[in-house]
Amino acid sequence: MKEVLKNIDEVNINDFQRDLLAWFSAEQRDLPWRKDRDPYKVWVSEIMLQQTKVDTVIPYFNRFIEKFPTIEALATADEEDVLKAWEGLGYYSRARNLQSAVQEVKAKYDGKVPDSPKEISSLKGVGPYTSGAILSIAYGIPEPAVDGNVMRVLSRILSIWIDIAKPSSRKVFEEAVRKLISHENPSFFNQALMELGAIICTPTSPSCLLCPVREHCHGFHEGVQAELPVKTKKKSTRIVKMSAVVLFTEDNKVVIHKRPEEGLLANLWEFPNTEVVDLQSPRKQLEQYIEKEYRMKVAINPGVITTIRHVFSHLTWEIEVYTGKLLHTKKKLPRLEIVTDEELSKYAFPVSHQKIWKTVVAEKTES
DNA sequence: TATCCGTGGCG
DNA sequence: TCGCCAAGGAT
Repeated sequence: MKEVLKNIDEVNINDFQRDLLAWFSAEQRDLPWRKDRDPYKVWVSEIMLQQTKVDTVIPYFNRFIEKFPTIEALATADEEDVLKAWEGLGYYSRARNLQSAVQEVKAKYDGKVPDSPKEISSLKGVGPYTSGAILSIAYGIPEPAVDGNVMRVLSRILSIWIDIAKPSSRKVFEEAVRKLISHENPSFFNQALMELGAIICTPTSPSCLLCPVREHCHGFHEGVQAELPVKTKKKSTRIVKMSAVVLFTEDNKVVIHKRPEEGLLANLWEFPNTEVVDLQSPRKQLEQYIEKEYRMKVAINPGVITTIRHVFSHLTWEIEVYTGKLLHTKKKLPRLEIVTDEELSKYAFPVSHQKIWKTVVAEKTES
């Protein structure tokens, strides 16, 4: 720890803070979660921003806050509605953990977001980064908030050559932030490091000539800014072949299924589908799967409508899409619904299944 | 520690 | 087309 941070003692901390904060005060983007310091809104924004770009989050944040303006509103909402508001944003456990944590805040902390590291870190979905972000931004408490931006920026400024892909690296950067952070304005300091990483000190080809803290940057002075940070690559993803079918009833309703409570796309809705094992007759395999699992008699039309690729961070689905008819079903099973196309809009679907529906609708209107 | 967990954009 | 990348957390 001492050796990797050897350059930190050469940084003029007062000047560094001054230059960084002056830049952020002048250049910070006008973002919807920066309009006030409501801890709830800061919290929502930080959860949404996990592994997600600012431009993607903005419309989701605005809609979410409009629909669930307060802790009370989110705590008492239906999970279905929360997931619908999250639809398309990804990492859906974030939404369920957030609502669960908000309910805990309502019950345990009288509806006030706690302001101690220990209490706030114990909330579902709140890890070291989010904890520090909320404490510093909403409460002005000088805690580090180390995300990918901060690790990249500080690895360059301090010329730190450890692998930022390793979980153990984060504590090195937390240690650095604890030494560098402004106690007068920890909120702006943390946000400024992230803003710098997002706008100037970008992953490839950083704009050093525009950088407000270039003068303090060891990586720049050594000419190695483009080689930092050190980040090992992750393994490539595996491909899984899937088949899916949009089943219509006589009166033009469709069959949908709610995914399991845990795992991939948990609690989202989908069209009946299964992994293709029988490469010779995937259609028959899908029919048999549906008859067995859903207790339905179905007739799947021959011929694949389209093939949809759904790329996740750790695997890829290749989905062959069919249409078909629901011939008979005995009784209503849990997590299974037969709905009109209008009612479909109330249910949250993963992006791939939204595409399935759009393609099938386009196909139908043609004929 | 390594893997799981989404999605869209970009070079 | 493809790999990489983004304000991470849970297990």
